[in-house]
Amino acid sequence: MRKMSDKQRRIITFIERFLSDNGYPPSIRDIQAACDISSTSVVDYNLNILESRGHIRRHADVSRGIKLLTRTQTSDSLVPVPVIGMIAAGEPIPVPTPDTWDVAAVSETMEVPRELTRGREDIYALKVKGMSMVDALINDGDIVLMQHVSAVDNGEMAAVWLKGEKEATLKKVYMESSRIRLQPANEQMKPLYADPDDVEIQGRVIAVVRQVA
Amino acid sequence: MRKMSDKQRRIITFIERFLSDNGYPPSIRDIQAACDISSTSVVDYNLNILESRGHIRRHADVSRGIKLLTRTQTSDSLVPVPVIGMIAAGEPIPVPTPDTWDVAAVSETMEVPRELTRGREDIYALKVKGMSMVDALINDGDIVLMQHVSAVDNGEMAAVWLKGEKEATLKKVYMESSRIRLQPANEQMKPLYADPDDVEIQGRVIAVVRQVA
DNA sequence: AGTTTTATAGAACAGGTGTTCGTTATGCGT
DNA sequence: ACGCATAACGAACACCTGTTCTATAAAACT
Repeated sequence: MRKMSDKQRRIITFIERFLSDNGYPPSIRDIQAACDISSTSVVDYNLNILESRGHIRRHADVSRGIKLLTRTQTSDSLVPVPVIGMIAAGEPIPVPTPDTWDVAAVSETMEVPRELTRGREDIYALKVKGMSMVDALINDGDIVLMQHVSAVDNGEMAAVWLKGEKEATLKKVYMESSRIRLQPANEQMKPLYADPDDVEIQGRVIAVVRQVA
Repeated sequence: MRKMSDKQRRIITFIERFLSDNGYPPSIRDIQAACDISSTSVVDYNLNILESRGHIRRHADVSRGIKLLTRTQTSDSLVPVPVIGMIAAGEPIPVPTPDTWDVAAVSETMEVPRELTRGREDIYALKVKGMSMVDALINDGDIVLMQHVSAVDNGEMAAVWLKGEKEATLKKVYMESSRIRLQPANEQMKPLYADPDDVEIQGRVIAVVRQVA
């Protein structure tokens, strides 16, 4: 998508506003008047350019036959996610059960764009309590989107339960020869090494959402 | 809104499908053909009824001048936000212009739940490049939702431009007697003090979104 | 300077499209 | 049967609207 001329930008903007105001697209003469263009042929000229660039689609011989393509896909791209609990230092991570999967049965849910979950189904959310995860660049009050898995690939961020320490953290997990390296998301910090028997993968971190103001 | 006749229901259904397929409403003769109606005047007759019942609004003397009113508001729960650039250490934060506000004119946009923006209109997004903001608990690749303001309340997280250092950072801003305290989001870190003449508020941080996997 | 490309102008044409009007059924209560 | 509102019909009209054509100007390129 190459750069549009100023006039073409005005045209697109006007079409969008007109469409949202009136529910149907503008005629060429509507565009001419609103964008202060001298001739209908100039509008036609620029509309053809906009079509060749993929911004709109025109239907020949159809009044107001302009379809906006830049418009982001509609469809219900909001998916509800159950917020099944808190995640805090010294407490195990709440593990989802068949009950908590049911969005209707959970006290709290949030809605996230489908783009974030990438269509995955087994997603739940946890609210972070406390500052114990600053080394994962996760703050108090952040919301962590999790996927319930029992194993992760090397380098993936996971919620791990350290049996010995009775502590849950979010770290990047690397399987090494005889130990597991737990690397904070903040690469400047030192990794932690643990015995494979001591760690339990509780889920994979999908996303972090922090609402500041 | 009283009950529609079978024919009127077919008409509404067709208008909806046609609109979603083509991006513009059907003509009366389109409706006539699709709904198997014998005369254009019959379509006109039923459209008038549908308008008086509040299902549509018609614009006189306008081709395809039909606006669907029953239509659920255009996915109001998801709002498009323009991604107007990067934010990186040593570079000024891209300041939105009237052009970049226009969602259609920007190369990249993202959609976020209205809940995140809380209905505010002047929101834009920046992609974080580099690790220079780890002390704000913001990682490389994170997306920061910003609101374009020139002043913030005490304690709010803001994008500030340090004129002397020629550097942009995200910090909590506290006005003190004769200086400005810039506090990292990570409360364990030491604050930075600056002269009021040296700092320029470029925007307020609304939210941070990090997609990990 | 000459040539091509891009952009603009204005007007006229042809077909799309909403509207109107007289007419005819159809249903419903009296 | 009758009156009346509802619904359907078909054609003609008027104008809305996309398209096309020629001419002109500015910019880019050789």
